[in-house]
Amino acid sequence: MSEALAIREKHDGALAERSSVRLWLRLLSCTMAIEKDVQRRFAAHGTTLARFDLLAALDRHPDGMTMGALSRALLVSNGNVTQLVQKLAKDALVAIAPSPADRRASIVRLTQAGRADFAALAAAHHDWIDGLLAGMDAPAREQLYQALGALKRAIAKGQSLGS
Amino acid sequence: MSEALAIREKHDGALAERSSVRLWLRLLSCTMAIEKDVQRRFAAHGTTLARFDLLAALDRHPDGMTMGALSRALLVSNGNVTQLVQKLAKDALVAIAPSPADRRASIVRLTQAGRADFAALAAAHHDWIDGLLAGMDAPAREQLYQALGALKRAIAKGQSLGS
DNA sequence: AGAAGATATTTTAGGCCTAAACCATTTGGA
DNA sequence: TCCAAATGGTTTAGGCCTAAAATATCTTCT
Repeated sequence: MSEALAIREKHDGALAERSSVRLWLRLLSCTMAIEKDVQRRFAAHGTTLARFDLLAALDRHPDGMTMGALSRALLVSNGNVTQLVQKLAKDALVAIAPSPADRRASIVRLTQAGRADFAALAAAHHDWIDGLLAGMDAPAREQLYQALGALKRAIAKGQSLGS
Repeated sequence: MSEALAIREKHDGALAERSSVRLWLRLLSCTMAIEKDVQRRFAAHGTTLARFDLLAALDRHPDGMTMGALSRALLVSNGNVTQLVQKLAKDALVAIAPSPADRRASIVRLTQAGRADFAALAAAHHDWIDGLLAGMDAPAREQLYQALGALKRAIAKGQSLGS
């Protein structure tokens, strides 16, 4: 409860006049709504989105990844990867091996259990997202996808300029 | 560095086949990119997005808000509001008064300093968002806004069904 | 009035995340 | 060769956030 059913936009009132701010607030509220829902479902399975993301990255790299590669792939800090990997290793979902080439680096791989775990979660995750977006028909989804593509390009342009 | 310039989508490879998942990942990556940028800028001003959101809510309610009202307005947990408000109170940006009507409740208001602080931050925030979205022209922004409206409705429908 | 339930809030334990300081190893010159 | 800079990781301190338990105070029903 108290988890509002309707997706409300923060700052809905006063300051949302400028179109870019209004757009940003709507983007944020939609994303948060979906993300919280997904988080809740992962929690019900005893895991989290961050752990899932890490397993997903490893699943795509059967030869393993270094900590740094994980950090770059997941767009999170190095220290964060250290934390997550250590906990996943404790749960025996990933294995950490020293890199033969570089004694500073270690290579993280999925274990058998990790691979199985991920496969099950990935299937469920698909279904959750499909369910959440079921209210949009395919053309509407495609249109949003394209519009986000434009945003993505705009952001890249804006960021390269810095500020 | 290492903060990728191009906005990459997590899971870009394997599992992003289904259109709804692909859409979700793009939505998430765009939102995160903007949010991290905004967070960084707030940090440079010695504050955070969460604090700003709280001040913004209070700015729109000159008579003050209870903790519970803040929690609902910001879509965050009650305990989180407690934390934020206590820190903002320590910084003298908000004041906490007992509710005359209900001795359980307290009423949080902006102080003069809080109001001034917020006004300055809000102006800066506007400009940051405007800058970030400058790469999109007005029609493109409007189109994305509308497409997100469809998503918003779809989510609301989906959530009311539960799962 | 008195007890049972509903509300408003805080506390606790824990997960995610970051920046900055720090250590170890590798690399690229002078 | 040898050292300075770069690179790979971990640690530390701290901020955000949540769910669940605990408190205190209404409210409501009998």
